[in-house]
Order: sequence, then C-alpha cells, then structure tokens
Amino acid sequence: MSITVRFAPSPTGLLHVGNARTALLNWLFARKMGGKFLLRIDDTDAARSTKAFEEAIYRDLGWLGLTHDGTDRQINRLAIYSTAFYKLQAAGRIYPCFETEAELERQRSLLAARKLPPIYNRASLEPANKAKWEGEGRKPHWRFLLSRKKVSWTDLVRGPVEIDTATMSDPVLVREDGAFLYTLPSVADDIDMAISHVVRGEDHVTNTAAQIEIFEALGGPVPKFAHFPLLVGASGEALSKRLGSLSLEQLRGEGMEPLAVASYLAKIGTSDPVEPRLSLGELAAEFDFAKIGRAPAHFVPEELAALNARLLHITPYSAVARQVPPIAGVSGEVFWDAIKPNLTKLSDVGEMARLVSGPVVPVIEDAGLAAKAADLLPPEPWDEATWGLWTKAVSAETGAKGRGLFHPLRLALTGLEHGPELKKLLPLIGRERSLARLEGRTA
RNA sequence: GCUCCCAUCGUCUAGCGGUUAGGACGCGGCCCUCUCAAGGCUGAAACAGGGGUUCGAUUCCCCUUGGGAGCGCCA
Repeated sequence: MSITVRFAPSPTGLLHVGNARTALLNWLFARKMGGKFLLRIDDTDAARSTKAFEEAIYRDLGWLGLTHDGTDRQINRLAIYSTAFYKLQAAGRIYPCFETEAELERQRSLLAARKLPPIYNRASLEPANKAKWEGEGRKPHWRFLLSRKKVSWTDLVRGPVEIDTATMSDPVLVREDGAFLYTLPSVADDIDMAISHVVRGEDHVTNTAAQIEIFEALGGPVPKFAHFPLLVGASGEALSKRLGSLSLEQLRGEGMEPLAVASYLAKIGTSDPVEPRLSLGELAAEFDFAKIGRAPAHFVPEELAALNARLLHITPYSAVARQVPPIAGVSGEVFWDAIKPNLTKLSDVGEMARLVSGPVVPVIEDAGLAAKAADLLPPEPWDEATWGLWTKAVSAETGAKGRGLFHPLRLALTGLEHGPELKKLLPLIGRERSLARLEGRTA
C-alpha cells in the first residue's frame, strides 16, 4: 500500500507551533515510510484567506525543511467538490436547511438552558417547515444527513475509537451563499489525492466520525487516521491563547534553528528523550505513532531555547560553514570549534567574531600587570599551548596567580567577564591585537 | 450543560498484577577549569484522592477531583 499524507493549512493566519507539529509529523511519517507528503492550501473561506498568509506558509515550511511532493489550492478544485456534492445528493445524504444563523443560535441557547447538547433538530427535514420556509423565499444551506449510528475506527495513536453520530449535528456542507465549507472539500480531496493516512490533532476526532460517513457515502476508500494530542502551554493552558508569540515567524526571529524547532516538536509528548537531532532524516527514522502519548504535550519556549543551544553545541562546522566564514586569517572551522560551546543562538557568532577581530574596548583592571604581560607576549606563531606558557611566564614575573592573574587578562583581551576559553581564543586574536588591547588600545 | 479523551518525579515519559517504579530534560553536589559555558561523575525528586476486584494493585473496574478536546453557514 502506498503512503500519501497531506498537510492542509488555511491561509488565514501565520503557522504556529501546533500547525508546524502537524506538518512535521505528517512529513516525518511520509519520509519514514517512503511515502508522499502533499501540501494543500485549504482556502475555501475566501473572506479570511489571504495571499500573504499563503506565501508565509510556503516560507515557514521551507524554513523548517519540510519539502512537499505536490501542492494545490482548494480554490482550484471546486469542480471536484461539486461532483462530490451531487453524488451525496443522489445518495439521499444531503438536505436543504432554511434556518437563519440567528435562529440556529437561538435554538442552541434554548437547548443549553435545558442542559441539553446543542444538536441540530433537523427541523428543515419536516415537509411542512420546508414548504413554509421555501414559500418565504429563503435560500437554503445544505447539510449532510448523519446516520445516527456509531462510527468506529482504529486510530494509530488513540487505538479503537467509537463515536456516536447521534451526538452530533448534521454538518453543514454548503453555505447559503454557495461556498463549500471545510468538511466536504477535505474528504473529496483526500479521495482524489489518494490520501492513505490522515494525521492531525485530536481536535478533529469528531470531525473524523462525520467524514468517515462521507467517505463511505462517496464510495471512496476510508484512509487510516492518527489523532495526536494537542500542545498546551507551560502551565497547561490551551496554546491558542498565546498563538501570536508562538508563530514560526516569531521563533525564527528569536534565532531558533529550524532543526531545534523540529527536534522539539517531534519529541515532546513522545516516549523519546527530548534531544536535538542534526537532520530531519534522523527524526524520521525515529518516528513512530506508538511513541506518541495520549496526554497533551507541554510546549515550553525556554525548553526550546535550551534545546537550540544544545543543538548548536553538537553542530559540526560543515553545517554552518556558510554562516561562519574564515576570520582573522584562521579557518572558520577553528573559530567555530573555539566558540561553539558558548553559543545560545547562531546569531551570537557575530559577537564572538568581534572578540577575535575587534573592535574590542579593553578593560584595564591592573595596569602594571597588563604592561608586564604585554612585554612577555611570545613571538608568533601561536597555538593552544601559547596561553599556558605565556600566563605561566606572567605569573613568574608578577607573582600574580589564579583569579588575580587571569581575570585582568580576560578583561584586557576581550573587555568581558565571561567568554570562550582564552586558550582557544588567544591564537585567534593574534599578537598584534593582543598587544594593543593589553596596552589599553581598542583593537 | 452534553459527548469523547487523559492522569507516574517540576517537565516528557517507561511500566502492560508481584520492579530497589527505569530513562531523558531541568535542578543540587563533586570533578575539570582563568570566567561563563561545554564535558565527566553523582544526588534529590513521582504512582491525584476514595472505593472495589485480587493472595497481591502504579497496573483491572467504579466514583471524586484535576486537565485536554469537541458540540459553528471556522478549519
């Protein structure tokens, strides 16, 4: 059986971490199984969909590295939905409804007041009502007639699931203005695109029950389903409340590496340890629906940031060669290996580079010691042993040792209290700049 | 309100009737060390509560509590 999955976002907003996780899980599954990953822009809601958001989806997915094997927009596929609509109509599974939105709203509050579930009462199915409302010249919207039986499937993450469609309203498929709503296009496309697995958040489980009935009514094969738990914030609050701060765009702006985001989203809520991976391929190889837990996973930005740092610490130079060019006459690789353990974000590289090639405004804490140290600077070439030899000589000459020796030197050479190991940094700074800084000159 | 799902260290989880309840992240300590990191070693830390079933419950059942989701002419 060939595997095809899809990610079907609506271009009505920026991709947030929840969306990204859906996309990623689909992609990883497809990659692992050697299947296809399709990108479908669900833009049937013309009023809310925008070109800018659509472009953002491509940009964000590209940033994450989630390549697709095909893409389309639902707005291009309306003929398919019409065909499906007529097929359902011919099967007697579609009926026109005439209630206004206000009337439906009132019905729901009436039911709520009686502590009853807000399920549509099928009033438009009554011939008398239908005749009356049609007589008033009302334009219909169209609902799918649910079986009111139990629908069951074996969910790849939740196991056996059973939903009684008698507990749901018949879904509206077509609006009064003729526009298709999400439900039918989704199923029609899944059939047309031969989607084998629908992988999405558990907010869709009840949709799935209705959609399975539509798949069956359409005579299409019913795909396998996997509904994973949603993401919640650090204290368990629903993530939707703070979506703005958790868009991929935001994370990118904060300097998070795409692989850090992918590693984090792929691992939280699973039985695997949350560790960085150097490639999406590794994440794909480790992907398994069985590893996904059934409780909501906590998305904690601070943990992501920590994972980002850990990713950088294990990142080989080859992966960042483009962003880390040779500096001050030494190879980018030597520089990278010297400063990488101190990185939190890749953008910190610029600041690290400044420590090497300047300008550094030295802080002279002990002028006498700095002067002696400058005199004792050995001739080049320098290597990692230079620091030890030099500081030993300075110590012998001045009697300074420990913090009293090293702290003034670090301040003079870098202007900072903390930083990468001077053993590694000193040869990169070189004799000329070291001398200048020890003499208190910006270099 | 109704329906569905969930409940093990702070966090993510392993466990599938008898375990010293394991791992990872984080946290503490030690080592290394010129600093901060990184790295190595090590330590503290959990079965939400109450009933059952059973010789025996973290594990199975029920209730309570807590959390998540759905109940749209959104997706």
